[in-house]
Formats: sequence, structure tokens, C-alpha cells
Amino acid sequence: MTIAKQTVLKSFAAVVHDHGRCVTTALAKAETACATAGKRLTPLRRRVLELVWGSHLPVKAYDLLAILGREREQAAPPTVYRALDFLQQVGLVHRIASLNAFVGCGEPLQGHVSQFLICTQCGTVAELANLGLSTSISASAEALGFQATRQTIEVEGICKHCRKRGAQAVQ
Amino acid sequence: MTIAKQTVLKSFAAVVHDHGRCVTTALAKAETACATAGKRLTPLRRRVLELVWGSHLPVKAYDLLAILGREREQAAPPTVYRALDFLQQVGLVHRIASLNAFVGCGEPLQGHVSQFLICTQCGTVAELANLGLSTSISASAEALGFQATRQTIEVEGICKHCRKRGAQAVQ
DNA sequence: CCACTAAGGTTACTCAATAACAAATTGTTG
DNA sequence: CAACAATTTGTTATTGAGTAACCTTAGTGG
Ligand SMILES: [Zn+2]
Ligand SMILES: [Zn+2]
Ligand SMILES: [Zn+2]
Ligand SMILES: [Zn+2]
Repeated sequence: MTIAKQTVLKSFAAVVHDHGRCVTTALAKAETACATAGKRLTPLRRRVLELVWGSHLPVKAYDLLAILGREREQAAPPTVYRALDFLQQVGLVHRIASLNAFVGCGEPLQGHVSQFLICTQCGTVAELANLGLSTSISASAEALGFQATRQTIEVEGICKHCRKRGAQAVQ
Repeated sequence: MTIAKQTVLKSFAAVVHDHGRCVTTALAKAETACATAGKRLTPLRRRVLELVWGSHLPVKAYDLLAILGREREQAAPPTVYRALDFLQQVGLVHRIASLNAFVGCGEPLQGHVSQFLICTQCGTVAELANLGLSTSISASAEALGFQATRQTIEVEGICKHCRKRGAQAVQ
């Protein structure tokens, strides 16, 4: 079976990189995406998105809540869940079902299929947009008379950085 | 891309079928699986497995808890979660991450990859064991230097029965 | 019978998510 | 601008998911 051409939307970032750039880019794209969709990126929603992009690690809802609570004096679960729901609808963040956590989407401007690679060592999540893979899965379902409308594809394993590190010295 | 040969481990059952047979078979296989693995299928574990097999729908942990509570006078979350953990380890049930729910495994006797088709209309879950698909996903990951160890593949959509029903009369 | 291990009971807690209703903010329209 | 509608956020409270820690009970082997 051939490996389909795939786009890496959010790769395993080098351990050290200019992450400020990641955040800036993500927020700029978010503005555009919301404007295009006719949705409002309010300060709260923008801040939550910024926090999600705080790293390339998946973020838990209650961690966001704790940070917001320090910043705003008033923050309850609905505060963060509503923002996250909105961001998901616009396609700015994805929810990782197997982790109950959220990650920013690297390419929110067009709808796309997505698959996630989750490193169990460093926790980093990479997002793929392998259309061939997605199509293959849908085809497998269709062969059974099942019409697929949504896919949850989450793969756990060890990322290339951690493999390299592991080869040098098992800590 | 060709569709790999796939085994349907737990198909979309006809609306009416002899489900008692499903349960009996599942419990018999469970006895064998536990005996082989040198694990004990205690009355509690057996009962939880039986409840999971109550239908072809995914079952929530707290629903199991409620039923057990009626039957046993004493049942707390650990009661059901410990049983479910055990059943998962032996491979007798699978957890559906996108639903926070559990389904019985139709073919627990040998280890296998699995994918799940979830009908959003009737709620039924079918389990596939499409090795080609699984291999294809691992290969996509490997192409990025990622060594996959576990896959969560859950597809939502409409099953063949519901499609047929829908064509006759949109209720 | 005694020591050891596995299984289950019990209490209590943290985290995940949503319901329902009130207040405030924003957008629209005469 | 004033009045109204729609959206967003605040607030309170609850349900559901899952786990930690500790204790008791039940099997197992000598
Ligand atoms: Zn970055
Ligand atoms: Zn890693
Ligand atoms: Zn059945
Ligand atoms: Zn169906």
C-alpha cells in the first residue's frame, strides 16, 4: 500500500524555536478566519486561543480555567468551554478525544481532514492532513454501507526528536 | 488507493436478532480468554461484561454503576472502573474515546487492531479489524519519523440500516 | 494455620462538561 | 439617539468521568 502525499499542519517543532512567531501567526490567521466567517473574535476568545497556543502541547480545559481565573477575577467552567466551543466551530482549535485536551490548528483557513500524532514521551502533538488516509478510511466504511461524516484519528507513539534523544541516552 | 481486506468483528446487527446468542457467545469466549491468560473472571467482572453486552450500543460507566447499585446494595465508581479496566486489559471490551463509553469486543481471543464505526442515528457501534488500514496509518506516521504504538480510530456516520430507513421515510 | 496476593469496599477527591438563568454588551433600525 | 433584538458573558449549580488512598475480604501456597 502506498503512502499518500500528506501535509504536516503542525509539525514536531524543534525543542528550541521562535515560538512567539507561531503564536503571532496563529492569531493573525484567527482574525482572518473569523472575519471571513462573519464571527467575532472577542478578547476572551482571543485570549483563550492565545493560551492554547502557549506551547505545542495539548492544553486541558481546567488548566485554561485556572489561568483565566488568575487574570480576570471571574472565570467558571462555561467561560472556557464556551470559548473552546466557538474556537472549534471556526476550526481554530481541535479537541483530542483520547486526551480530553485541546490544540491550536495550524491551518484554520480552509476546512480539512486531520489526524493527530501524539508523542507519549514529550507530549507534543502534530497535526496531519493526509487526505489519502482519510479517503481510505471513508472507503473502508463505505464498503460496509456506512456513510462516514466525521473521523477521529489519534495515534500515540514516539516522535522523531524523542527517538533520537532516546538513542543517545536513556534517561 | 485500494481498500484492504477487512474483517468485521462486530457488525451492525439487524434491528431484530437473537441477541441472547450474542451475549452467550461473548461470555463463553470471555471464560476462555481469561482461562488462557490466567486471569480470573469473577462474578463482578462477569456481570459487568454481561451488562456491556446488554446491547450493541456503547455503554457509559455511570449507567453501569446505576444498574450495579440496584443489584448489589454497594457500588461506587471504583467498582465499575476496576472491572472495566480489567476487561480492557484482557481485551474483552474496548473504550470509545470520542464517546467516553464502552463496547464489548466480538473477537477477544487474539490481539488485534481495531477501528470503530459509530452510527449517529441509532447509536450502534461496529468494530472493524482492518489491518491494512492500521498499517497504512502507521506508515504515514513513520514517514515523519514517528513510531506509532497505539491508534484511536473512530468514525462517525450513518449505518446501512439507518440509510435504508432514511430513504423510506424521513422521520 | 499462616503468610501472601488479588480483588473488592469505602471515602473522598479532582477534572470534564453542561444546564439554566441573569446581566451586560453589541448590532440594528426607526 | 432610543428601543429592541441578538449575541456574549457572568453566575450558580449539578451531573458525569475518572482516580487516589486506605482498608477489608477472599483465594492460594506452604
Ligand atoms: Zn512553536
Ligand atoms: Zn516527543
Ligand atoms: Zn446482538
Ligand atoms: Zn444506525
